[in-house]
Amino acid sequence: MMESGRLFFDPSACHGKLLFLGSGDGVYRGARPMIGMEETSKRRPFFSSAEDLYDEEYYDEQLPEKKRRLTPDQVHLLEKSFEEENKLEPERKTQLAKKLGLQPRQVAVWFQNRRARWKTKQLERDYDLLKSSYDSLASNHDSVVKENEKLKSEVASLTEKLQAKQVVTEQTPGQRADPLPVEIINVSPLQHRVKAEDRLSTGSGGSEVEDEDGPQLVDSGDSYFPSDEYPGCVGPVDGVQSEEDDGSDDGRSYFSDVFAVTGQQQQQQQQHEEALDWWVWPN
DNA sequence: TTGTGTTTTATTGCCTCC
DNA sequence: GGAGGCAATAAAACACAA
Repeated sequence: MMESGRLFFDPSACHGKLLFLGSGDGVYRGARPMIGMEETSKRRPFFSSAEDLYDEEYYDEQLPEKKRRLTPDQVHLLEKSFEEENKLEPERKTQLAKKLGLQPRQVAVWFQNRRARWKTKQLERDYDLLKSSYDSLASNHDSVVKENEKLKSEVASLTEKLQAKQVVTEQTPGQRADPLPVEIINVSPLQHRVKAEDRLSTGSGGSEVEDEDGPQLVDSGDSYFPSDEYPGCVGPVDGVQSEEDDGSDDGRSYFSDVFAVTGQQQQQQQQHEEALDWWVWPN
C-alpha cells in the first residue's frame, strides 16, 4: 500500500495541468477530471468508513485524479489543529500531512479554505452584533425623543399657568408685575424649566444658563430630573457635559454617561471586543 | 429522478514579507 | 526572488425539494 496515496489520489500529480482536459483556450478551467459520466456510479459516499478508505480495491477502481472529500476523522483532526493555531508552520504541516496520509499541499489548502470559512462566519457574527447594537441605540433614541416631547408639553403647560398668574398679580396693587421675558419662550425645554424654577423658587430673576445652543447645565448640586418624577432618566443631569468640556474623550458614546448600559449591552460589547481580538490573528 | 442550491476541495493570480 | 497568504473562482460532491 502506498504511504501517501492510500487514501486518495496522489495530489502531486494534480498540481500540474497534465491530468486535466484543456479547455482549448489555454486557460485553466478548474479541476476537471479525465473521467466520463459513467464514473459517477462508482462515487464514494461522503461518510465512508475508515475501512472503506483503506480498502485498496476500492481505490483501484478509481481514477486517481478524482476530487475526494476528506474523511470525518481527517476533518476532525484538522479542525482540532486549526483550533490550536489557525496558521500552519511548515513543520506542523508536514507532521499533519504524515499523520493524515495527505500531501502537505492538501493540508495547506484545507487550512486556507478553513480560514476563509472562519472569516465569513466572523463577518456574519460582527454584522449581527453591530445590528443589535444599532437596534438598541435606535430604541434609546426613540425613548429620548418621547421624553423630550413630554417635557415640552409640560413646559408649555407651566408657562401658561405662569402667565395666568402674572395677569392676576398685575391686577393686584403692590405686587411686581414684570412681564415674562421673551427669552423664556424661546429657550430649550430644559433651560426653560431651569429658568422658570429659578424665578419661582429663588426670586433672583437671574440665571446662569446663558448659552442656548448646548445642554450646558450648570451644576447646582441638584438633579433636574428627580428620580421619582423621571424614573426613565438615569443619573443626575450635572453629569452631562458638553463635548468641549469632556477632557476624557475615550471614543465612547456621548450618551454612555447619561444612559445606564444594560447588562445585555455590556455583554454584547464584551463579545464584540473579543470577536475583534480574534479577528487580529497572531502571526 | 432531476434540477437546484450549498459545501468542499483545489487552482490561479496577485500581494506582502523576508 | 521565493514562500506563503488571500480573494476569486471552478468544479466535484453532496443535500434536498418537487
